[in-house]
Order: sequence, then C-alpha cells, then structure tokens
Amino acid sequence: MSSADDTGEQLAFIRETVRKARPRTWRGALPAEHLPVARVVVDKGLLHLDQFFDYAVPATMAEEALPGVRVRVRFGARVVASGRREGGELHDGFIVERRADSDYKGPLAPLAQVLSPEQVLTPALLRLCRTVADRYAGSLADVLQLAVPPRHAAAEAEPSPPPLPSPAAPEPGSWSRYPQGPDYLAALTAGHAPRAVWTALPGPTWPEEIARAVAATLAGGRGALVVLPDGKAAARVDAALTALLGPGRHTALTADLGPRERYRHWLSVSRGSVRAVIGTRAAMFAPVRDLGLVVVWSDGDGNHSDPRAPHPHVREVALLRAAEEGAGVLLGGLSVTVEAAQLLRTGWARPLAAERETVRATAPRVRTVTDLDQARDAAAQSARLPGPAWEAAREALTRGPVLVQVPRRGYVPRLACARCREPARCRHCVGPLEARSSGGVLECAWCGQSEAQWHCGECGSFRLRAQVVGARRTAEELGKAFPRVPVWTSGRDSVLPAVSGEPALVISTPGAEPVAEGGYAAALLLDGWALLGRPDLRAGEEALRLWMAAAGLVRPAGEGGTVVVVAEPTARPVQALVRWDPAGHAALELQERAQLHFPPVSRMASVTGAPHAVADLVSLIRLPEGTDVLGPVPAPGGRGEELERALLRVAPGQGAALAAALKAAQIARVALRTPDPVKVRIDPPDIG
DNA sequence: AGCACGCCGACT
DNA sequence: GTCGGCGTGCTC
Repeated sequence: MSSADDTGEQLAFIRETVRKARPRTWRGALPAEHLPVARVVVDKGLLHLDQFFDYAVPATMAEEALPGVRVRVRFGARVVASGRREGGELHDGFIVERRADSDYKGPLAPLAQVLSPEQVLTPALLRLCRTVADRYAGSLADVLQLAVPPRHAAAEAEPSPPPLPSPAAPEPGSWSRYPQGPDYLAALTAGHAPRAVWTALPGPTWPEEIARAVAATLAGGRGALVVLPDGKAAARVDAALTALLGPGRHTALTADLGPRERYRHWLSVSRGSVRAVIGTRAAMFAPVRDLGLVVVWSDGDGNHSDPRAPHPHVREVALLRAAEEGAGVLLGGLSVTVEAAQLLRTGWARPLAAERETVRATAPRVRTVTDLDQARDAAAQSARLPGPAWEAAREALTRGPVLVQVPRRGYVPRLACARCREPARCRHCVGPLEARSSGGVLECAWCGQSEAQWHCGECGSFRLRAQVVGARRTAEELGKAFPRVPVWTSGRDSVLPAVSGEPALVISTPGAEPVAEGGYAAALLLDGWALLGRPDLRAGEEALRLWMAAAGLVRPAGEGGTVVVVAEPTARPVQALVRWDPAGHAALELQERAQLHFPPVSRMASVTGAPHAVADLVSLIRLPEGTDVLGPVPAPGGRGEELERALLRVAPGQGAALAAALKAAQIARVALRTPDPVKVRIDPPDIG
C-alpha cells in the first residue's frame, strides 16, 4: 500500500469521524445508508472470544451483507501511532444481524468481503447452535463448523427446484401393529408435537415406518428430519421414502456424497425447496423449515456422538431442537437406551411399543448356550462353536442364510486365566496384558513391556482365555466345516449391504450385519463374554443393542427363525434378549444408575490433562452446589503419558450450571496463561 | 491464542 | 541513559 493511499485514507477517516450520524470506520469507506452495522460471529473457536463483534457495512456491500451470509473480516488488529489501526488476520464469519448502531465505543472495522449472498445461517440455526454450544461448554464457532457445511461455489450457483406440494397423509401400514401407531401419525399430520420412545419390532419394516412418519408430517405442511447411525441405514430409509413419496420430496445428507453434492442437498433444504431430510450425524443440524418431526434411529449407536469438539450427541441435539422448534420426536430402535428410558420415566416422551403378543409373533426364538459346551465336530471346535450353536447352524442352513456375529477385537476385554479366570497381569507393573501384536506375544497395556511366557500367578495354569476368534478365522473354519455353502464376511472396512435368501454363512462384526432377503434362518451370537465383560458402565446395554440388531434380521420364530447366543444365561442382557424386552432392560438399568448417581440421571463431565493442570482447573472452577468431584485418576486409555482425568457429577437439573462453570474455568485458565491444556467433555462416553 | 503495551534490572 | 524481562489486557 502506497503512502499516498494512506494519506487519502486518513483524510477520509477524519471526514467520516466528523459525521456523527454514521458509525466511524478505520479507513473511511463510505458506510451503508441503512443499518450500517453488521454484527458478526467470527469463526474462531476460542472460548474467550465466544461473542459477537460489530463491523461497519461499506455502502458497496449494503445489498449483500444480509443476516446469515458468510463474510470475511479483519480480526485481531493492533492500534499504532495516532490511534490508527492496522492489519489483523482475515477470518471467516457470519453476519447474525444488521443494526443501526453499535454499542462498541471504538471505530468499527469494515467488513472485508461478503463471500456469498446465500443466507446460510438462519435465525433458527443460530439459536440451535448457541443452545448446543452452551449445553456442551463449547464455543458457538465450533458448533457452527459442524452445522454449516463448507461453501461450494458451483453448487451454490445452481438453482434449487421449487418445492413440491404437500403429499396426502399416508395409510398407517405396519404402524397398525402398534396400538398407538395410527394416532401418532395422525398427531403429526394435525400439526402437534408428539414425543415417543419407539421400541421397534424386529424385522425389515422399520425403514418404511420411519418413511410413513415423515410422510405424515409432510402431509400436515411441516418438515421432518431423520438421523441414522450409518450410511447403510440411511440408504434404506432413503429407498423407503422414495417408494412412498416418489423423488423430490426428501433429500439425503451423508458423508459419502462428496462436498459438492452434499452442499447442493444442504442448500435445497436451507432454501426450503425440500422439506424432509435423512442423513447421518451431521444432518442433526439440517436447517429444515418449520420442523414438525425429528427421528433418531438407534440412539445408542456410538456413531451418534460427534467426534469433534464439543462432541454433541444426535439424540441430545434432537431433543433440544424439538423443545426449541416445537417439533415432535421419534426416538426409535430395536433396543432402548437408558436415556430413552429416562424420557419415559419423567413423562417427557410416551412409549410407542407393540403388545407382548405381537412381539412374540415377530421375534425369533432365542436360546442361550455357554461356551463350556464345546462342539464335537473338529472344525466347529477350531471356530470355538459350542455344540448347540453348531447344530442350529447346520439345521438352519437347509432353509436359508445364517448370520454369525463375532465381536471385533477392539471389544475384547482383558485376558484372563482359562482355568481360574484371574486377569492376566504384567509382572513388572501389574497392568493388564493384551494380545495386540500377532504371534502370541502379549503386551502390557500400561508399560508396553512384552510377555512371552505368561502363566497364571494364582493357579499356575499356562492357558489363557484367549481373545475371541476374529471374523476372518471364524469364516475360514466354518468354510471348512460347510464346504458346500458360500461364506460371506462383512466387517468394518468392507461392509456388505445385503445377501440373498439362499443358504450361506454370513460372518459379521457387530454393526456390519447385511440384511438378508426374507430374513436369516438363524443367527449365532458368539463370544458374548467379550461384550458383557467390558469394564464400561454401558457394557450390558451395548451388548443387548448389538445382539438385537443382529437378531432383528432373523425370521420370526413362527417361520423357524432361531438365535443362539453364547453367553452366561443369568446375565441381565441375555435374559432381556431371550424375553425380547429391551424396554424392561433399560428401565432396570435406569433404576440402577439412579441409585449409583450415574448418568443420565445425574449429569457428568470429564476433565482430562496433565495432573497439575487438572487439579488447577478443578480448583478454579466454581462448581454448582452439591457437585461431586471423582478422582482424579490416571486417564483411561492413556499411552504412557501421565494424563489424569477427574469426573464432575451434578444432580439432575444442574447440567447447564456445570457446563457454564466449566466454560468459565477454561476461560480463566487461558487468561492466567496456564500452558498445559485441559480437555473438558460433557457426557463423557466412557465412564468406568 | 497472538500481540501489543507497561513498568523494573544489567548493559553500551 | 537504553534494551528487554514477561505480567496484563484486548481483539469490533
């Protein structure tokens, strides 16, 4: 920039400051005549900058600088001689409001650029993001990054088609199997906001039922949002909606679309051209207009928890939206989470479940077997199949496909002595041993030292209760045992969406089970101890969810559908599976959590970092009355670095106070220049 | 977080 | 007398 320009700008600046009617700007660009101030949220995730900043709207941008548009602004400028300001980095942001004046006393910097006239940050979306940020002790900017997809200019240039008229109200269809089902749909069409915890019947009809709930909402002139845990489930609901409503009335927001398509779909929602959205996690923020219904399918699935700060959970965001936007809620799944059970217990939501008789007619027959009962067949032995499981598979393979669910290695808990079940521990530091590398060498999860010749310190046995047989080896062994039957595998990196109704063995890790045409003849749920034995508060609930997801793909008992679960028959989740009573299981778990003061009855937050930093934050924080501080203890999953974690627990109703106190303490730590960072997480997913 | 300004010790 | 320590405060 030349000095001549500088002089000119200074003169212009002085001229502008003399004129009182308009806000002053640094450089004297002529401000807009009407509403010359833009209130901006600057896209910097720093907690202590979680506030709006006012900028002057240059006259040249007056038409485009509307609320909700993306802008670029200079931020972090410094004052140099004679009170002039210079520099400042360019940052992205959104205009949240146009105003006549500012309460900021200094001169306003001008907006640097309006990036696009598209008003992407609507008032409702802004309100939601603010609520979510507060709920999770995060900054508005962090949440906005999750909620507003990156701009794609080419997608934005395309016009969105005009909205289609509302469809006719759908028939209840298979919702008639639920006593409250038809009423629920009618309430949606009538414009009410019914809230339900839906214990879905096993079988392949749930995508169509979700589609009918969406159609009922559209028929009443309102929009609907469906969030599913993965792309496979989203594709099924997508297909069901297309079958019911034809194309053009709904759109999908999933990661596999790619940035351009995804933004194009998002814009069609934001522009009001499409009123129904199905999608995965990030779709929870989709700016559906006049939202009448939020559906969350399988809310216990870990995919519903966002891995990015501040880690909002789809279910919680859905509940916040329902409250804020007056929408109905449908929290559905084959199993029921403890959080859903609590919504029922407090009366916030009503149960939407079938009669016992209907459940019995729809669910497969479930048998339990312990793994002490090994098969006689050699191949079955190699695959560690108990005798009855082996027999069930052999019989069912004459009638159709058989699903074999094998826990993933990540689920396998600590190793233990095969004879006395004493956990296998490191002889150096007493840490738990893991079979991480192949080749039978064990490693300590704490100190990393390897152990080649373990023997049990209690009984002297050399045999370990080894890790589960993985999906691949199970497939190999079963392939040998059934040479005439095709063997398919479906796992984390190669998920098989569906298989035919022909006899076949389908080996799958939990969550990757393909749908079978006409349903599986049988399912074997192997190594239940691996799911049940995890040192996690939610282990039982999670095991039941994974089992029911697999068992729900099996034909009804009346058509010969059989499930064999290899697990301790007295365990509560096993009994709930046998009785097909997920709601009862969740209610019992809830009772127990209430007694133990665990979430979701109490609200918790975790504070993780270097020991002194954690202690520091805990001492700084002004905790709500009656907060429990648990720990600090060594952080779970710590890799040598001596991180510690404290848990903070508050009584029901104090969650907002806890989040606010944590945020304030984090800000105070930044102000005090404390170097070591502390991670704060509301609703930590893994509490011992 | 950066990045400035501000007020007290050892150097040209 | 000046250079520079990092304590404190601000960012429209």
